[in-house]
Amino acid sequence: MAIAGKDTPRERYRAQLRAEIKQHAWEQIAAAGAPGLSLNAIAKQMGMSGPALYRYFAGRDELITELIRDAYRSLADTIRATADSGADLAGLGHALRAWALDDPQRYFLIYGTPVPGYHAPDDITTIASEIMGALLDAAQLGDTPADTPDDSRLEAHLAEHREWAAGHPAPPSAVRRALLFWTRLHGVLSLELAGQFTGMGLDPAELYFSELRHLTR
Amino acid sequence: MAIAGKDTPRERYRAQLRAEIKQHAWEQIAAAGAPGLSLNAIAKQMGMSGPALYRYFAGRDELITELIRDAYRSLADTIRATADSGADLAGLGHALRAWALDDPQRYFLIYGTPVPGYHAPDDITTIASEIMGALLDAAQLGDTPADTPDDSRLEAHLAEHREWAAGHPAPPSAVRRALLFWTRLHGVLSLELAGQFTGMGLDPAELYFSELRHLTR
DNA sequence: TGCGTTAGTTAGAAGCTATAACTCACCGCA
DNA sequence: TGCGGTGAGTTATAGCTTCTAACTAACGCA
Repeated sequence: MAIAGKDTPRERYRAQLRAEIKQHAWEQIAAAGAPGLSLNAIAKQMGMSGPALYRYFAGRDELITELIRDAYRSLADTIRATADSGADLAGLGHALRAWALDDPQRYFLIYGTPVPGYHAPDDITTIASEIMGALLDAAQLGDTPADTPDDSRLEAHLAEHREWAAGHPAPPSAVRRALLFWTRLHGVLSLELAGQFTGMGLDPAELYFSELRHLTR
Repeated sequence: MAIAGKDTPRERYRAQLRAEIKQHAWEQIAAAGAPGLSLNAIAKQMGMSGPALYRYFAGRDELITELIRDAYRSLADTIRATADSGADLAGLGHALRAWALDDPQRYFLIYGTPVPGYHAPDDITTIASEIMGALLDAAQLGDTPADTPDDSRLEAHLAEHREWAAGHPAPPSAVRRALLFWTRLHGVLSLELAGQFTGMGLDPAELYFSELRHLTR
């Protein structure tokens, strides 16, 4: 019977083919972005014809959702592994940038333009808060940031609304630092990946590391 | 003959219909994002059938390019008008946020996930540098930012690579302030518009205005 | 009034997602 | 060893998309 078993040869074949489909999907997304993903083209690449893929994914949306989940998972693992290896916030910043540059479209799948109708499943927000947790851990360890002056209004707001931190014991100043880490690095990084700095002649890495220095000094 | 004339009734009708097409296109984009834009659906909405639109736009890409151009134009006009009314950097920050919230998909059309193959025409980068110019003007006027400590490495880099500023006489510190204004506010704003803060319970406006206070204090 | 330009039409090719119906091979089990 | 069920992959089809080609009709200018 093997109700939840995954050891039957069919299950293993199925899992392997699903992975192969996702592999081709990633290549298409890297080449032409998420809207350029075509189930038909993937099937043709794999030597099988069209509707066969619907045995493995309910449709284009489910495939993309799965890819988003994998992207979150990959980022969370990267951040967590970097943190576990003893890195501080600066190290996390470097890891984040390397991860993003490794596959810009994967970054945009997470933090890019959202599709208006789409709602992320619950487990994705779980992974997202796992990332936030790792950031909070690291933001708590460093010494207090010297360059960011007090902002009593923001810190009061953060002290009130911290249910999202899921009981994380970080003080408001660390919460603030983690949020700034997120928003400021995303600001530089997303503009760089979108190519908004090309033609301006300046090096996006300089901007990014300058922000990172401010956050971790 | 009226080689470049625009006063013939046909020309006026043509311009009006082009505007009407773009109007419907904006509604579709606001509802379902750029990938949800369909020439066919627009034609159906306007009571005419499919290929008629190709009299007015060479194709979907040209229509989207035109919309991007209009979005840049709209943002540049908003920024410039706000600056001309005597606003400082803080005022520009408020104007930017209001403009973005007015139509998030229009913001994403400019600063969102890029389509890998797409290359913006020259006049668009001209408008983009016009926006940057207005920012530089405002960044130059305020007093020196107290909260951003010196970053000699970044300022040296900015002093070297300033050909993009098109001969703008702003000193490196103002250039740096304008860049921070852009990247930091975009960081918060794009995450807010993408809905990344929903479910966290905190108010994105507090984050945005906190960053703005740091930039303009 | 007549002629040329242009708007809008239908038809059709090529691509896409997705469903339905069918065939065939494999796997477990008696 | 053979039989039956499960599931993989096929073709056909509907309906959507962009976009081209060919045709008609109307409009405006001389």
